Amino acid sequence: MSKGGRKTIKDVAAAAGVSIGTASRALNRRGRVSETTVARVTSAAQRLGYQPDAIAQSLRLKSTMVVGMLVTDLSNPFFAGVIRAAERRLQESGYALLVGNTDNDLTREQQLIDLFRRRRVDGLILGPCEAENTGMIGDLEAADMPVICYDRDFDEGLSGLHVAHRKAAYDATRHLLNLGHERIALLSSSIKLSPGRERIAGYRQALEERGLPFREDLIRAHQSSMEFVKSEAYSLMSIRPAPTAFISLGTRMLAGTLEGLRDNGWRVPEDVSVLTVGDTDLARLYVPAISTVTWDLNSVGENLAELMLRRLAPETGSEPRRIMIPTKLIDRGSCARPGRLIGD
Amino acid sequence: MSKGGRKTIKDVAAAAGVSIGTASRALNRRGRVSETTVARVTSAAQRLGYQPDAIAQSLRLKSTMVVGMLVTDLSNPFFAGVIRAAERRLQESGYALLVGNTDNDLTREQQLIDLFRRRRVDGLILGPCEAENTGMIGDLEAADMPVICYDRDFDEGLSGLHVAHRKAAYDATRHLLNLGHERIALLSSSIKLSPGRERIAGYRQALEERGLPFREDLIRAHQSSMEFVKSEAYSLMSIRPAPTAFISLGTRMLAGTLEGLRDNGWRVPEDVSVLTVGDTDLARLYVPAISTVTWDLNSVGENLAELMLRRLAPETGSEPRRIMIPTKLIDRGSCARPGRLIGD
DNA sequence: ATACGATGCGCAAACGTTTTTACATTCACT
DNA sequence: AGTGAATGTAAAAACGTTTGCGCATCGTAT
Repeated sequence: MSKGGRKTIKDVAAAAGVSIGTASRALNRRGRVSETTVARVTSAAQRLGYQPDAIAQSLRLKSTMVVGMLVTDLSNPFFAGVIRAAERRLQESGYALLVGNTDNDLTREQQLIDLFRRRRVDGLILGPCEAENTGMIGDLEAADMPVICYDRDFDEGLSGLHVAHRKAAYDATRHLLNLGHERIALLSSSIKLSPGRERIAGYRQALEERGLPFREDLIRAHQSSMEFVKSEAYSLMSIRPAPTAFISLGTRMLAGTLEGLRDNGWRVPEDVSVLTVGDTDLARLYVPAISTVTWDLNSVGENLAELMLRRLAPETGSEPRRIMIPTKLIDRGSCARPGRLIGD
Repeated sequence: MSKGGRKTIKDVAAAAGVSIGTASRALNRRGRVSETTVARVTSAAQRLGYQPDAIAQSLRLKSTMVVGMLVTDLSNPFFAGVIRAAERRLQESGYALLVGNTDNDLTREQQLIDLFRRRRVDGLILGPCEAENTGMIGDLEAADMPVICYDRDFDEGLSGLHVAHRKAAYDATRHLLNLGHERIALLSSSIKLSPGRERIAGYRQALEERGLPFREDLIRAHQSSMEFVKSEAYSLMSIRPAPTAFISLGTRMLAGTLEGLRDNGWRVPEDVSVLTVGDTDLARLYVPAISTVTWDLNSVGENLAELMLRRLAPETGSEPRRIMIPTKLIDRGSCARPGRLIGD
């Protein structure tokens, strides 16, 4: 036995009375080995508790069986759910998932990508990040690093997945328009990220179909708004004539929005209708329950994993694929016809 | 240049006109190298965009600079926050964090541990898991795998971290006792996990200090209760005389508890007081806002990382340490003196 | 009996590093 | 000028695998 207590294939070979190469072939049932030696070797391996060293295998086989994934914030429940599902699916196929947080910072993203390349991950799943650089992705693919994009712009010829944020925002806006709202405030995630851009596009489209003006002053979609939702909500509330509905389209934005409304004494839905994104506990149990447009995080994770696995096993046909995850609107008590006018 | 586009140290050495070994020493500023060759080599490396291969380094150096972490569910916000903080701290020291989900299943936990060992992680952070087996942890340490435990039983001589769940439950219970409650229902995470056991112990201690009986029928702490909180709440509500307060001590239990209460028309806090764990959006914004006992996830993650780093750098003194993370009670509108009696 | 394909196995190279050892050169000092 | 130490470099071993190649051995067919 080698020192350190860890058994190597050398120990197994010695115990089985064969050469290292034969032991390897026996364990992997590869090449020409007799059944009797296979039995001897596997039993020796069993007895010694031998586990092949993944590092050495990676070096030799040029494959680490690890895929990396970059998100802005692992503790964001939207990402956490996706990661969980993706990890499960990948693990079924023998891959591990290494996650990195970019904090929505471009430099950090690049650092992590470099780090992951050094670590020789077999593939990379890239979540949204500010100022997305589609060229960089092309470079990665050119350097033989499979990339799957998630809610992020990417060029033709690559595979990726988008949640239908545009349709979601479109549906949400239309829903409120149908109830008779005409001044609809929009709190959205940053315009620097694909989901933010898509949401605003959907919102705009719904308005324009009704011949209503697209008013910049009714929109808040800065980088910073994540932390300052409440004050953004305040500033929207001070517009006159006041908006009669709020669409709150960011992960942790609903809480700030509701706080802002409550602090000013606006009642939901009598004074203002509210619509949000994601079916959180807060949305379900708030009084009134908040209407929301939502989608299946599990499906996102599984599809991302599936896309990656397809890219990693080229024989399954590797023409690039784009997947669009549908959203659905759940209507609850927080949306109603516009009521009394506020502040006039 | 080697084929495949990836530059190796061989390429750098060739470009700098030195041997491989010298190139290595120059890049790592290790051993005897002249300043002029250091300059030549580093500039060549720069020019070629050389990045050392972490896999080859790991094989040679017997260190992967990866630490593994096992939790029951990555998408549980309590864990996600901890993971995020731990990852950040570890990354500062050059380590990556590989996370695995046990789904609170013992077999899966063992599989993942084996997997991580094959992958040669440098250390392992173990979160709670059912039927914790402290012997297994000793075996790992004996096989030279540093282990840090988190909210999980472990033997003397090891390092680990606990959140003060017992104190938290004790404080919560006392708070309600002080308001005059005598029948306090407890919904807790499973008794198979350390946090669940601790919580029940704290609850019991507070009762006994007041000379009140510890009634099993007021407690729900099964494995299954996570998914069926609502029906568990129903069954607690049917006890006569009815409990006048609910302590809901599980990650995603507050929503189910509130739903159950609301469905039966029990008002908070007029008919029943509610106290929960974790400062979630739901707790803060529910009407009334829910009192809660909470702690700092960031601190948990950072301390876990710190403990691990200390174990990994033995020179810093490696006597085992136990860290206890304090909790604090935030009182809000959901707790009041017991009111009218229900169901009598 | 000779030739020949098939079969099982050992040997050695390779993956990309780091580190040890040994050798050659320079420099200072007697 | 000759010895010693100090210095810089090249060569080679090692980490634990997988795999191509060659060499026996054996059975079968000519």
